[in-house]
Amino acid sequence: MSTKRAKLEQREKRIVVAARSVFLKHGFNKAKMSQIADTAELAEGTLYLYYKNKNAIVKAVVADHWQHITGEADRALSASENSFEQLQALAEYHLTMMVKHWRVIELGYVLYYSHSDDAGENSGVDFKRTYAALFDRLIERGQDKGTFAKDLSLPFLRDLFYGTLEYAARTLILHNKPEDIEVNIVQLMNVLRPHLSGETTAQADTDTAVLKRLERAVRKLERLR
Amino acid sequence: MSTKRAKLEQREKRIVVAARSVFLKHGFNKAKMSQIADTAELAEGTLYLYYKNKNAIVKAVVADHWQHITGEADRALSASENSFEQLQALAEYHLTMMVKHWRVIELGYVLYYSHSDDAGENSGVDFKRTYAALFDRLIERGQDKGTFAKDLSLPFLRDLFYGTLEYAARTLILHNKPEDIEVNIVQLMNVLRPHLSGETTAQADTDTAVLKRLERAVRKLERLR
DNA sequence: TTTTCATAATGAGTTTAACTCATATATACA
DNA sequence: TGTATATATGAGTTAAACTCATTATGAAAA
Repeated sequence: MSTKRAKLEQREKRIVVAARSVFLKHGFNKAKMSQIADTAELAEGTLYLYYKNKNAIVKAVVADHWQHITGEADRALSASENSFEQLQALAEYHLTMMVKHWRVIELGYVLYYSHSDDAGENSGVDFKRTYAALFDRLIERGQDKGTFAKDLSLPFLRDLFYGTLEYAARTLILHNKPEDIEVNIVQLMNVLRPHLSGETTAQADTDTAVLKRLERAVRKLERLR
Repeated sequence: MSTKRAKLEQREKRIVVAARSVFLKHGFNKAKMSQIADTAELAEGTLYLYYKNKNAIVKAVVADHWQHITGEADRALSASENSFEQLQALAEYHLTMMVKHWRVIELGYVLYYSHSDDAGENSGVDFKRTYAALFDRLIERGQDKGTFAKDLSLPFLRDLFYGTLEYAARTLILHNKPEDIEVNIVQLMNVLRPHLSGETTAQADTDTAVLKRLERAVRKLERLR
């Protein structure tokens, strides 16, 4: 029994591996089912015994990638206990990964934007969920430890974090400057640091406090003359 | 002669209008050339006299949208002279537009991720260029006026700005909460403000140093009476 | 007004590639 | 070894983008 199931899973895996190489080489639209079949050394019809259609195959390829990536990112985090350092490590890992595996990320978007009604169960972005959850957990831990402010909006921060990094990845790829990854990370952290530690409002408070205190003192001095 | 050219342009326009409605209703993949032809009241073959292929038609639809959008955004900016207010207005306009016209934005991505070699001249993201340039100009003006710090990285800021807003738009659409647009804008501005005006950690340090020094001086004066 | 010519429109026909299904082969089990 | 069940095959079907030989249109010449 275990042999049978193992055999099936092995063949599924083989299709996914073949599909990835073909998709990466040609992109979704130009990748032909016949090529995938050839690469996997199977007949074209056999593919349809394992996956409903072409979309289902990319979905498997992309899901596989995000799952792998989640494991790696999790390990990258455990290198430090400090929440800021963890955040920086996640940002660094994420941006590096995006630049390196951009073609796979793209496949995910093709899937997402194809609006295939067959999608049914999951719409094709679910893999990202567990991955994105790493960020949420990190922030919440930081809040529990008192490193991060309590009044942060998690959804907004998540959008800021991943949105910025994705656009940064696109820019880096467009200008072919993978060496600028570090620069981007430093800047992102500079933007986030004061916000996360709640300095902004606190800072504004001290500013007005300084001003009021100064005004009082000056008025007193003027009266004394 | 002007009549002839006008007639051709009018027909191009008619195709684009028909195509937009069909694409918006069904999405790129499920939109059929035959439907577009029907809607435009033309034969299918006629479409190909005006546009090379399906991709060329979406490209026209998307280009049309970004051009329109650029005009509107520019007008939204001219309401204020203050750089921070202009930035906020742009963010607000952009996010509102993204949420409202998400389907058109999506069409742009389908085009972008299709990797059609026929793309030739422009890769399909060029429309965005002039639009994104509004942001660059705004920042540079702010720097000239001394409102914004000089040592900002424009590419990074641009990625942060548009990346965050796009992800925020996705989140708003996903949870169907268009009323949260304002909340997102306020938060983005809170993050950007200190960074743009150059209030780095060093700044915060000097602030508290000033406060302490001032407190000492004032106490001394008060003791003197 | 009629003829001519160039330009534009048409839709039946071609092509391509995803997907199906009747048939063939392998595998497990008695 | 024989039979039943599961798995694999690839020729055949289908759908939709795109082509092209034919037809319509409309402006200028006769």
